[in-house]
Amino acid sequence: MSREPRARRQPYSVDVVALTPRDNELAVLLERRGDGAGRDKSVRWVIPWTVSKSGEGLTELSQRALRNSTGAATTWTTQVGAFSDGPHPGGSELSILYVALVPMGQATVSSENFEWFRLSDLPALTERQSQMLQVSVAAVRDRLDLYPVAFKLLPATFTLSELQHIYELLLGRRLHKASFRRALAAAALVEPTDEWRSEGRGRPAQLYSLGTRKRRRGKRGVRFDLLG
Amino acid sequence: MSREPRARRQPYSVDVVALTPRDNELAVLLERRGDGAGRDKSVRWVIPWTVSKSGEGLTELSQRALRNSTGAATTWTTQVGAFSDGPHPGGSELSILYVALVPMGQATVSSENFEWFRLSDLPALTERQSQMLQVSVAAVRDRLDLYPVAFKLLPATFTLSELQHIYELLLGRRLHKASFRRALAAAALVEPTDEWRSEGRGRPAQLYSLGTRKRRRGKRGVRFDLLG
DNA sequence: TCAATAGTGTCTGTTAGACATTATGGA
DNA sequence: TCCATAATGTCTAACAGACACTATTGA
Repeated sequence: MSREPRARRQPYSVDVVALTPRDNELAVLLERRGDGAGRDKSVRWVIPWTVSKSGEGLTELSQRALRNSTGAATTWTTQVGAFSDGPHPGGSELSILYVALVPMGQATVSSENFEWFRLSDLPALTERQSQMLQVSVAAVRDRLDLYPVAFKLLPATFTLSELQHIYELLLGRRLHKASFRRALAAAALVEPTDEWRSEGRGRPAQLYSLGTRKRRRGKRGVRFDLLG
Repeated sequence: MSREPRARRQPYSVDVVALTPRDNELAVLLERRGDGAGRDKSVRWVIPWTVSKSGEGLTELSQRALRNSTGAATTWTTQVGAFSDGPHPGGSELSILYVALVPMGQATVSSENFEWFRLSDLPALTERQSQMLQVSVAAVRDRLDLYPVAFKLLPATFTLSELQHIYELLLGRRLHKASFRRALAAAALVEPTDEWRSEGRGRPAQLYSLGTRKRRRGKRGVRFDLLG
């Protein structure tokens, strides 16, 4: 990399879409654009990113981007893909995109340059950034049944109603309470703790944690839940 | 595939894992390593790749890599991700990985430098290449219920038994014939043609094609088919 | 007490898997 | 004819969704 001339154009950047539950939907962490350098003055918010400095790996880069934007502790991240369409605020050709899931209630910001936006209330974004955000959310959604991503949006212990709300939020539809719990029990996914939480009126809810038991993929029939 | 001089470190390459069904399992297209320039002389096969020339997009790059390796017509490709661990045969820091699915019976090679290998009978690969291959296969497998990837491994018309074999190959387990067909019918995924095919003994099978009807995602309950 | 939420038991229609049966060709 | 494969009907156990009900707290 250092053999290349000091180009105006970075070869690639690592961009991080951080998501957290907020007001019954997802919220994304955006960075205020410092100057008016961009051609499109109306775009004032961008997806946080970093560029490689000295042989850092992609994972380290994504972690650094996260540390710079949320002050929060390490959160779960996974790579989404590489994007090249449209301009990037940092001038990079390629955006290597990571999505990070921040547990409910831990969505902080490191400075005033960062802010969380609900997906239904987004500021204007460039084409590439908008596409990256959309693909990030889809990636999380589509892995919902395969990977325990819903749990990454919750603290270590949670109530089953909270867990169901996360699933409903990600799936975009209501779920049946009894069925949801039966499926959870069948998969031995969660383990009860001996704590309860009382919130406002109503019976207190028992707190659960993600189970530690080895689960194996059920030998269930094939479903053709194709999109489109 | 005209390569940059080896001394120059490419910022990134586009690598393509082409997969096709072969002998009841998947096979991958590899390129013979031309010279003995690598440190590890035992590695003689690599995943085909290209490097950017003049502002080509990622998709175009992957298509070019494919055209260079299989002489075949355009096949279905999708991006898998970006990899940076370990050395790359072309010296690139980053590998942007695409997976291409080549229909059964169309797995040709463009020259003697390329060869198809069954996954159970692979030659030695570098760490990054081995990882990329593994992730590619997993990506196809994991999207099986969401995207019609199985059909990309078949010609335009096929028998239901062939389709089931592809699913079994990808899932790594046997499926129930009647259930498989019921699920297909329920999803209105395939449409019968008026052709039949007789192969060896036994009753001839009707040929089907992928249906054109709009399918929407069923409002089915949540499954927790978590891995590991 | 009422209101609100947690958690569970029961019923029913649907579906996955097992099994059996028919259909249709080749050896 | 026997054999192999396609295609389909029937039965049953499991499960998803609906509904009702109990449980437990705060107002």
